[in-house]
Amino acid sequence: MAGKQATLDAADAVQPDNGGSKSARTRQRILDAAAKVFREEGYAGARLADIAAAADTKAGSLYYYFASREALVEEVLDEGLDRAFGETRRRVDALSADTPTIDRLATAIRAHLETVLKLDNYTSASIRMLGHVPEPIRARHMKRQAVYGAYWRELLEAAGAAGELRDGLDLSAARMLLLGMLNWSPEWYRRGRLSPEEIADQAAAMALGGLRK
Amino acid sequence: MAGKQATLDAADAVQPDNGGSKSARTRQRILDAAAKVFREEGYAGARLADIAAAADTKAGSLYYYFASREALVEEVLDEGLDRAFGETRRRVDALSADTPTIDRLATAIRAHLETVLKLDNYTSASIRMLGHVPEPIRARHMKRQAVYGAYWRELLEAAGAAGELRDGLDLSAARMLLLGMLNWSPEWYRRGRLSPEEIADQAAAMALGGLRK
DNA sequence: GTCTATATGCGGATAGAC
DNA sequence: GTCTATCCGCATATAGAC
Repeated sequence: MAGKQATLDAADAVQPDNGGSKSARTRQRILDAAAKVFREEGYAGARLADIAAAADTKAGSLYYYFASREALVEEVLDEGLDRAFGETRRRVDALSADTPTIDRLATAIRAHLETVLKLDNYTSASIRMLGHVPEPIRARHMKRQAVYGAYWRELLEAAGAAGELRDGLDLSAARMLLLGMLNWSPEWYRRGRLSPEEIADQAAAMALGGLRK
Repeated sequence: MAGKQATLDAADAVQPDNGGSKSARTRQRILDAAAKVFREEGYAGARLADIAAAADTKAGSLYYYFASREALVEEVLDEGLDRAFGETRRRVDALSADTPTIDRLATAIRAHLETVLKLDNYTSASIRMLGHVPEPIRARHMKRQAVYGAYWRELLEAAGAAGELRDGLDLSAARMLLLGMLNWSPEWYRRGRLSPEEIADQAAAMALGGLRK
């Protein structure tokens, strides 16, 4: 269990089993393994044999569930985006309607970053892989991701319209710099001194301090 | 010249010719091409044939100058770090001795980010590749990079000691979040509306606003 | 020094047994 | 459904001509 090619442990299988059938569960197990290995090894470093081993099966067997390695990549990318977007929107929507726009922004920052830092394999893998994936896959995914980008743009514009942001701020640049601060975190964060929530607090304080009037 | 495999144009050959001998210049041309292709294609996506084409030679010829693909990778990583560190320190050192620590920090932020955004192929390639490179190469490079990390730590600690930073700021987290904001920029920046200097201004203003008391 | 031709190994994908 | 065996293409690396 401390082996180099450890299979998925409880912490990696966070999501529901996605339909009760055995087949659906196996498929899900493979997808979870792919997300884990892609997060750890990156797009090109992850071999099908690694993914199969992490899912406790063999490389040839993957093809019963997925048409190709690229199909696996695309599903992981999509799921990673959906999880980050889903969690962020869920927590923002849970705020009461009269929450100041700046506090909505703070909640979004915490939600996005905590999703990444809690080692959600799909989200981390998605962030790490996107820039290294073949162009057709990247182009397709960027289209989906644009919706999430627009969501952040709206958060910032709302705060701007409410007069809560600094003068001279370029909202497009600020948005990319802010998301960069969050998205780079898989490259350096390791479990340790600070919890995901504590890092998220630091990030929210830093970002808001930099953005607000 | 507008071909898919365009060779290096003037903008890519920024550095000195590094010794007058023809051999040294050829070697440099290959290294420049490698930096360019690694930046564009990422660690795994860059093939020796691509690098050779960009250097206007053939894959087999590279081995006259470099022992292996990995040797090429390591030189690009090292040079990228040296350029970012060199340029940042140079510009900070050029400040007068009585410059407030917070302004030294602002200068460092601008210098690092402008180096990346001006499409310095070595620095961008280094940033993009590091997380995707085989572990031995990565470990070796991280050791070298630790010196640059310490430099940033000192900048932040000096500002903290001078009482210029917010209370409750965790300097380690702040440093990684700040560098993430800068290092993610190769993933999204394209020449266009805002110049590197304008983006750097936005980043410096954002970061300082988030850090200072 | 630079080229072409080729050896080699690896990893994705497929076929077919069970 | 899952396995083993194998095909195949690709990219690094080497050999040797020029």
